[in-house]
Amino acid sequence: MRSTRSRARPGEGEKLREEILLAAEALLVETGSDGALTLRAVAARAGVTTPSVYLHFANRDDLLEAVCLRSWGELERRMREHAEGVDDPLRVLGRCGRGYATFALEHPVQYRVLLMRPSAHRSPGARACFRYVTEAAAACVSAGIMRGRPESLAVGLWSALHGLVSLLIAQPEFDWPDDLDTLIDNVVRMAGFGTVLASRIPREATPASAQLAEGLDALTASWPERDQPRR
Amino acid sequence: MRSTRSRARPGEGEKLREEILLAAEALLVETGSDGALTLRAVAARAGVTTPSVYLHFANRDDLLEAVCLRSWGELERRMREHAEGVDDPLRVLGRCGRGYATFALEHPVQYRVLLMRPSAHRSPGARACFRYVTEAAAACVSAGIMRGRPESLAVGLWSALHGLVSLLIAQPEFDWPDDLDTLIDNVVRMAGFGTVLASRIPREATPASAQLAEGLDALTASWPERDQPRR
DNA sequence: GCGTCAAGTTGACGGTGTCAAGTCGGCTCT
DNA sequence: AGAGCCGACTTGACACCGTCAACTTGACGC
Repeated sequence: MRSTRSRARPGEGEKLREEILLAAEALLVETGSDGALTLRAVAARAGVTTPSVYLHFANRDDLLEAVCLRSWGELERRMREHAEGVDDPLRVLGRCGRGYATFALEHPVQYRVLLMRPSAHRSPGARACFRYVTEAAAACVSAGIMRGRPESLAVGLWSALHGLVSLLIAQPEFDWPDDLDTLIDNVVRMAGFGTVLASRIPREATPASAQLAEGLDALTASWPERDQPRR
Repeated sequence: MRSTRSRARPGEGEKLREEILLAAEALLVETGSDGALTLRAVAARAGVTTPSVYLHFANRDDLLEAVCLRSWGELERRMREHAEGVDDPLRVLGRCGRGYATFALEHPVQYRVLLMRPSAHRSPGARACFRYVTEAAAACVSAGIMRGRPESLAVGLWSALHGLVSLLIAQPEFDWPDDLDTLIDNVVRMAGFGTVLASRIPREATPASAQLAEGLDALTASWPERDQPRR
């Protein structure tokens, strides 16, 4: 197999690693499936023979993980961007949620791989993302809007968003509403408001529906007049 | 390959289908991974040669799906059981959520396969489950506790639960709290209360955190006295 | 110019899903 | 009772996969 690529010079072996990662990512995005990421296809695309991949990656799994791990950093950046300049801590969470969802839908393959590996929690990028959300939840607690351990609150928020985008990615043919942005918005609102409310209703007091509705009627009746941020 | 199994009599070919399904399910449960479900392993376990599987299943995917599809019915039964005898429509949803979560955690492999196939929404069992949740949401709307399309509300609730159990299944090594039941409970409460609250706060009125906190303080202060169902 | 050693290749192995063709054996019909 | 049919299953093969041990190549330092 006379390859197109010219052999790297001693000391520059790392170049191939980068080329393989690029080839693998392109393959992943083009096919939209991690099953198509065969070592042979990746190697061919990088202009190299199959076993050469083993010079830089322990096995196929290692390669797949390396490709996707890069996305964590971008996810965190996306969330920070979305929340930039927002003061209200609850709104910060809302913006993070929307950023999270749009990022996941733009990189469905990477997202799936990332969150399905049992090792995800060990990745520094993942920890950073989770810490960011936890801090945003902590800000809500500090502001008196939520109660409880920020980590627990963050897990709940993360769950809701992860569930939504997982379903959107895995079940594209489901009868989703036309307006995905509104759907995402609804779930973000549900998760945010739900965390606020659930963390404030004592566990022992589970108000019955009628009572809850009655109280919320009184509570929400006055809001449209008092707060119209015209979002 | 002289097999242990004796050849079925004409007209009884369907027997093998059942034996293959049983063997496949056992293999799935024992190994805890759908990757271990190779045609050769399944066939050997059923006491038959590999290509015989093709007499009853189009391919490996088809077999895997057939094995897991059976779980939908059990999931629906589980939710109905949990909600049995409960009147308050919001509590019905809460019970459903807990049933859903425990079922998923008890059948992690099947759950993963079921919800990750793009064809899930076409399965009658899946549609029945979704309809059941939608009806429970519709009951909340009828009772005046929630507002909006029941389907949209159901999607939100489903998302939250699916996200939680997906993370629990896929990231077993994450630093989860010791008490999983409480975690599930928190997410169920978040989803339930969140759907109620978000569906009642008009989209144009997004109360700032301080205002929301103030209103909820007033609202929830009186609850512990008025409702103590000692759950 | 030449040996060295990293960088990359060759060729092979066992395992996988899948298929075309063959074989077996109980049932029916004469 | 024997012939023959046809459904149930097996045989044998193919292409592809991840992976590894052994081999070759070629740029650099001396």
